[in-house]
Amino acid sequence: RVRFAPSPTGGLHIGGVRTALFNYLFAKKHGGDFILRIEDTDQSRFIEGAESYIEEALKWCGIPYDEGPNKDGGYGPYRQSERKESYKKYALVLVENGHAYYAFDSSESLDKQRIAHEEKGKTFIYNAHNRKKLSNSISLNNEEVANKLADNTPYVIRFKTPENQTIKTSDIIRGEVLFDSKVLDDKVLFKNDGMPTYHLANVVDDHLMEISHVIRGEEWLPSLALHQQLYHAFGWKAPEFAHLPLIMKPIGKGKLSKRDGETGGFPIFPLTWNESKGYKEEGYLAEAVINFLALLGWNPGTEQELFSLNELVNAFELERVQKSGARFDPEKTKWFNQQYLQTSKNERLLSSFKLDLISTYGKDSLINKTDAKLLQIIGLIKERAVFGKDLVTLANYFFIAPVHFEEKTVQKHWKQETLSILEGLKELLSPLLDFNSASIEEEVKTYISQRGLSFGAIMPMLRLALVGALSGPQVFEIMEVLEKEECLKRIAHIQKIMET
RNA sequence: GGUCCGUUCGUCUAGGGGUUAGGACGCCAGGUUUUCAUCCUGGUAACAGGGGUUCGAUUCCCCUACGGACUACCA
Repeated sequence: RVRFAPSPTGGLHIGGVRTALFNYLFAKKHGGDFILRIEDTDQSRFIEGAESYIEEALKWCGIPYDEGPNKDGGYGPYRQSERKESYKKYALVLVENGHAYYAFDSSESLDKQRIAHEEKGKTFIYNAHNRKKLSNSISLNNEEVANKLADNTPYVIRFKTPENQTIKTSDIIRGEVLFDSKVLDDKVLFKNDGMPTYHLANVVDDHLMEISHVIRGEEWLPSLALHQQLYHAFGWKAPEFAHLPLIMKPIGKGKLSKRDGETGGFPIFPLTWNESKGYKEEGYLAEAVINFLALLGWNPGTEQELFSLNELVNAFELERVQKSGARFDPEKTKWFNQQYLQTSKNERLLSSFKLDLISTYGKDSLINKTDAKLLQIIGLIKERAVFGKDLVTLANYFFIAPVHFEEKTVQKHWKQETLSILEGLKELLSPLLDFNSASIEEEVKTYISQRGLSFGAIMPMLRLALVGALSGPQVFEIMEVLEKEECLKRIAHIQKIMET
């Protein structure tokens, strides 16, 4: 049993998706369950819509959860705000068994302490060394504590970190990690607003939900010592831990942040979040995003690069997860998308192609364009596309006849005799009844050999007349799609332009 | 500052005491294609530095440098 436990403080970005993915892969590989838990213990940071965003993002990515909000598996509720009542009970258990204590210091007074220490070049930590000088149930006598509690003096509950102890932890990816309890502080477990902190809620819930493996970002590694001790203090068996390397900025220093998408011009969210365009909306295929993400910080040890989700499940091993951070590479994401676009069925691209056509060229652009014809167009241009949305641009000449022709191209290829060659071509094609690429090609070839021409004398200008540029798929294929009447019209048009 | 984690081509990475240090993206060149793109072939480019251990170190150990995370009544 593994869990993905985001807090709904904003859109789930690509780093979070990867954490979810690795949890999912690990669970499925071992026939386990993947649980979504919403960690909303900080009411002040709650963002409307963030939770449903997370659910929709996971859905789009194709990594469904087995248990979560609105999907009870017998361990609910799955929102920490709805489990609020139980946390205090557990905090008090620790107070009673001597592993935690009440602390009455205001955050303002502690801030002052921190600043004062900093000015002297020291670091203030709330630990065994300092706690006797502060206001808490260790420094005060029982009566004073009872009075403060009776007066409703605001308090927090802090973990009583053991003195002078080496805490041995272990991580599946990194092996044994040692911490000296001297440098640890007495973390707040229970806040004065009646909510637990991450540390308490996390440990309690992971235990109650019978989580077997905690797979999370490397930013949690420094907290591992605390968490380990918390399990110990409760007398619970701790799950196994794996801390994933962070995803770093494509350029510059530090970990990937939401800002980098804007400055780097690539999506950072799976789905659009506020102003920030998502992978989905930018035309990426979910399979491509997942494939790319899987290979960021993990590798199968083989030379395979393209993986379906099922193949990832089979190949995945936490032991093969990288230790160091991985720089995010938008270019490689594009390459993956291109790979997946090529293998995806034209039918699957049809509906968005149609919508794009309407918004780009207007409703009328679909007149006379049957689905069969649109699929034919997709088939012709797809191999040039990286994104589904590229199709509209690549297909422009199927919908709009070229009007202008680039001066340079014309100068290079337009010869004196071109005009008459095109005229002959028109005469040749107009009686043609079965206007398909094969028959057109046959006719044109015959025409060329009869008049003793070279391909170069005719093809570039024919292409230019039809496409408006020297690019695109096979000329004869284009002609078939355009149909006879339109082809003749376009040839006539370029003739007219060149005459003047 | 302190604590912890890390360091193989520009990037993602394989490898591991003796290798021509492999692959992918990118970039460059050639070929195929009447054009473009695709595709194919080839090229480019890396073991952070210094000490050990060893017959031999990129691989093991130590130090340094650099990078990263954490250091909240946020997660």
